[in-house]
Amino acid sequence: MNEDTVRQRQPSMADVARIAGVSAQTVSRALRGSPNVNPETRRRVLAAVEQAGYRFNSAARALSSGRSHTIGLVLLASGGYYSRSAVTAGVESAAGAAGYAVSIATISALDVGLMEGALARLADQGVDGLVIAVPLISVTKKMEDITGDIPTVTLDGSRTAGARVLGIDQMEAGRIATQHLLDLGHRQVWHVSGPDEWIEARQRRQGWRDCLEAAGIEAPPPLEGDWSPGSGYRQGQIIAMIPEVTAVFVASDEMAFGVIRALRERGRSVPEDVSIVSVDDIALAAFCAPPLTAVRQDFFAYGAAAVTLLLQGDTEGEEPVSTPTLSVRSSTAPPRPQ
Amino acid sequence: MNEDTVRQRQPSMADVARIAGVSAQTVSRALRGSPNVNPETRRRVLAAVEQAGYRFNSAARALSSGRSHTIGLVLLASGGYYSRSAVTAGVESAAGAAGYAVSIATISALDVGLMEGALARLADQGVDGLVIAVPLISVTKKMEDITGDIPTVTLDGSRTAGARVLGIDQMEAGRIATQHLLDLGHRQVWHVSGPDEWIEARQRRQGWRDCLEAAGIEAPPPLEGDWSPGSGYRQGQIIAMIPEVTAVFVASDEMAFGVIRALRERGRSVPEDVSIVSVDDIALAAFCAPPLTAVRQDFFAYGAAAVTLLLQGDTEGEEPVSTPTLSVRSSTAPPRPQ
DNA sequence: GTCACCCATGTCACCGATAACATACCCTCC
DNA sequence: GGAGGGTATGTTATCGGTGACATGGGTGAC
Repeated sequence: MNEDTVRQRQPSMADVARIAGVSAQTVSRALRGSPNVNPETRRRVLAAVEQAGYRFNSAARALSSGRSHTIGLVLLASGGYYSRSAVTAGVESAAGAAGYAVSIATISALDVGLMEGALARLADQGVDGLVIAVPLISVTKKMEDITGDIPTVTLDGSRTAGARVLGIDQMEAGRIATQHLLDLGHRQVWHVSGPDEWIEARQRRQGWRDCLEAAGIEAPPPLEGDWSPGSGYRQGQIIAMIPEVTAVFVASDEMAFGVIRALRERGRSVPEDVSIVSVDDIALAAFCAPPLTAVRQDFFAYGAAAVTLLLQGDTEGEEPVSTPTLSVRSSTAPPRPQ
Repeated sequence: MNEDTVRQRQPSMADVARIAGVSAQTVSRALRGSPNVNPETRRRVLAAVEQAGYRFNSAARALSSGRSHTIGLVLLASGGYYSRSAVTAGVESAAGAAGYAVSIATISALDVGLMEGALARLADQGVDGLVIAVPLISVTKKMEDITGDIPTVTLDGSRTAGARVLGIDQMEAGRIATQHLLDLGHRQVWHVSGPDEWIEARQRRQGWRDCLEAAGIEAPPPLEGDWSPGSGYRQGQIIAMIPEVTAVFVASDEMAFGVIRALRERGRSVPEDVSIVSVDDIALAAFCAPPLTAVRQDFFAYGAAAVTLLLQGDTEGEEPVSTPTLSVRSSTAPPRPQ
């Protein structure tokens, strides 16, 4: 076995250059689509790439150019499977289209230390940008050091130094849901919110409150869940004990099913006794009993828009990416005539 | 503004070395935990790192060492939100613990071209290992070229050249579910499977078939869905027309809710007329009506195990990571006395 | 005709960590 | 006391692209 056979090294641009009879720099320009390359030369280079079985070395590019062409995505491991998956897919899709890779860092809970660790891990990888898809409770200096250095887009309304915030209008979702119930004739709308640490939850709650206020109704005290069906169930048990409740806006589908279950166990039927609207519109919403009326948001589009915002960098007009829409099903109805 | 102020360059190991009064190589050794470093020297180095605000440059390490300390994860964008999220979290957690980053590539459908693209993208990033969490329908030469070069673990039973396969026992899940129905006294068990391209789906179906065969029962023709609740609904409409059906094993929770909905619309109640078992045990399973009896699998553990297998490399004893367990709820009951 | 400029391409240093090798020192054992 | 071996550290070349600058031929304007 001679050394030619042993040779494990992957072909480099220099090898391609030799085959094509040009310099390595020209290969680099040809591959990056520089305008100043003779079409004929480009053709020869591409043929040589094919022939050599050349594969691009992104570490070398990152080292010499200082840009890794990688975007870091921070996710929360628990809760909101649906939206998380959709955001991830949207980010990856838009990033891939722009020639960027996506590196993820998952945190298991909303903890400052975990968040710092996740950001540090991504920063160590030299990501060119950050998409933060979890709410930042409190922002520490360490976190700001990182988001100050690296362009950052936050996906749920919280802010750090230097971070842009993508305008997802969660308030609008709350407004639409609440207005639907008012339109049906309900005189009061209760609310089961997400955890207070989530900006998302706060915004939906604010939308609900604004909508009631606009109608001249004083909002009842909101009940707080943690996005899980179990927490919805527990809040539902409380709601079931309050006879005057005829309509509830629940901040997520999963919690809504918990609420419905608790109501039914206590003999309150949905939607005859109590109407329920929620937010998310997961695939199951239409198939569980009763089919859920829910506000749908395009999380894939949010993920993609975050990347676009990150890569453009200059667009200041942060218009809403997509507007929430209501899927009306069978969990809402006019209140019983009194 | 003099050049000292302007200086944007991040501190490098050489800077740290200067501060600590050692060579860059010693800094490298100290940071990587080489045993041959004087504890006092290490302390000085760490202090210097702190003082300089040094951040590791992984591109440089990747270039010089040839290893990127990154694992590529291939995911399917559609279907199975829950298991996908859990696998991702498991992979990221185990990888992070071992000092590896995770880079994702999502494909929007089970398409050979998309799969090749995803693998190529990850290969271009120079990942040290691949975790493939989607079933490989057919394996092309291009795909084998990549998985031949890069250590690969496949998470659902399909195989490529050089790829290890993590032993998730999907057949066992099918067996447990079916056996539960037989134990309740059902004489026949029907099956709504996942798409045939998914090894996962095939294995669950095989487990179902084996279990029936062991009981001396001839399996009825399986109905095929696509994991979505809607497809379960359509198959459920067919099942509802077959009076003799008393028990159905559905390959996923989401499809199961579709089946249940269809049955109820046709006047067949669950579990009185028809018992339903499924696989996944998502959080909602316990809160929809009826609470679903389902086989639970620890996808987080699978994801973590895939990484361990990838990084160890030598462990040949591929024992099952965790065994599926049955969560018995209210969608199953003994058949009506005839 | 010549100056200016554009275009296609080449040359070379450099990014920052690490592998490979070299060195200096200390210890132990025959 | 010299050979042998281990430990802590330094020196140098290298990984593979790319930025900055250089080069040389072609074109248009005055």
